[in-house]
Amino acid sequence: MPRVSRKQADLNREAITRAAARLYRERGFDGVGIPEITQAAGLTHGSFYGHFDSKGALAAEASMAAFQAGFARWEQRREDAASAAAAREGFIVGYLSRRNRDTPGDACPLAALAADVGRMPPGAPVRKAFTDGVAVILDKLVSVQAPGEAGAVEQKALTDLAALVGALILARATLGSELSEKFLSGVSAELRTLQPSPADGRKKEE
Amino acid sequence: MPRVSRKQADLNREAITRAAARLYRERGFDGVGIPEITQAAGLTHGSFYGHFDSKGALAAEASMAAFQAGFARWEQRREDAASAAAAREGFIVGYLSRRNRDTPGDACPLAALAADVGRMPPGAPVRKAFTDGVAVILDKLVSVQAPGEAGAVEQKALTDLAALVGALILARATLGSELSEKFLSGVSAELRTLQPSPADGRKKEE
DNA sequence: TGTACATCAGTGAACGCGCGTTCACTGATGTAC
DNA sequence: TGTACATCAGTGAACGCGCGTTCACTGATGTAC
Repeated sequence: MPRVSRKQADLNREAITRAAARLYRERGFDGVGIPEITQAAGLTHGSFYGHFDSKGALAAEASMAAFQAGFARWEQRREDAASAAAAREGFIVGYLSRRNRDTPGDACPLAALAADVGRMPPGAPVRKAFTDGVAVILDKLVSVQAPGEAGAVEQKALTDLAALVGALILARATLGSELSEKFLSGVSAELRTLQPSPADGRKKEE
Repeated sequence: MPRVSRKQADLNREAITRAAARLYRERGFDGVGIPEITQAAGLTHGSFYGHFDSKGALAAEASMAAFQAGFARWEQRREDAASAAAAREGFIVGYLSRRNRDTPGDACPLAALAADVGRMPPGAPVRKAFTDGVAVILDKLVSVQAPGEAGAVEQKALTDLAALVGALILARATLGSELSEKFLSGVSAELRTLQPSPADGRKKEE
């Protein structure tokens, strides 16, 4: 049953990207091969090079897709939040949740893959995707910090991101130990304590 | 030239462990094979299974060796520091240095390999090595926090560790962009600002 | 609208490669006398 | 201390496997008339 409509071919390409975005986050760039990715997309491995130049090109596209999905969820959360501080708090709580820890395939590409990216050669396409993604996330985090001098605000956003990513990675590495829960709840509480939102204050007073 | 003295055999085993500790941190557990590790130790791949049960067993031992080297450096730094706050500050500065970012083979196993460990099956031997290592590092970080209620102090130590590991990982992933330097200097400055050491105060007054 | 044919998305066999692991072999080491 | 021999650390060929990638082929799609 070869040759499929142009529309279906586009859907197939998207299915490969989506399957890769999930499987790479679950197993790492070296932990899953093209046969398995194309199979997860309902195709055979031979169709792969009709859609992508190489495994590296797919890694870059899949990473971008993962970032985009995260941005969309951020925007949704931001719209629903009553204030910047509440948005920051909601993001922290959602990020350091058991759900995020236990379903890496649907969670943050930074926690799942940044360490892999750090080992790639300087020119690897996936590096640009990650650097761009980090820049966008930092912008968003800057926009929800308490007001202050620009440098100080950026510093807090950098620290928020580092602590969130580090905590999720460490919670996954220590899964099965009580430490795992501590990284989620402890870092979540500490980050929120550093910049309490009005909602938080209200809750405490009740 | 087979059969080597018992003493030399022990040295060879140690050389394999040390080469693995460096190469795994540089390339990840999946990024380097037994042929390359044994060759880096001056042996051939065939000698490997005389020393270790499997690649997984080596990963666990190499990880423990990497942690031990880090603990020794910590103790040295702790002894040289005038106070707990100064020790914390020194650790943060050293951890978020360009040297640490650019020589992962000689740096923290958490920044290099915790994401890999997080993907391993629940019973993998390397998981225990990492959980134990994290527990020891947390103890050390707790011991240099400003005094306070036990839960609050642990929370700060967890956040210190998460932010340090996350920042180093993100600095490596964004290498080549200005963001990389920002993760090092921004997170380093922010963590030190949150708990200034007396030495810091003095510097500012000068 | 209907027909003829060129296009090309997907298939599956095949390639070279390096992996983790096994094993028969070698010969210096370490031990028993 | 010297000799004879069993032990065993290291060697290198070999295995089965899955990887990334290529390619001749198939037949439905899309187009030209």
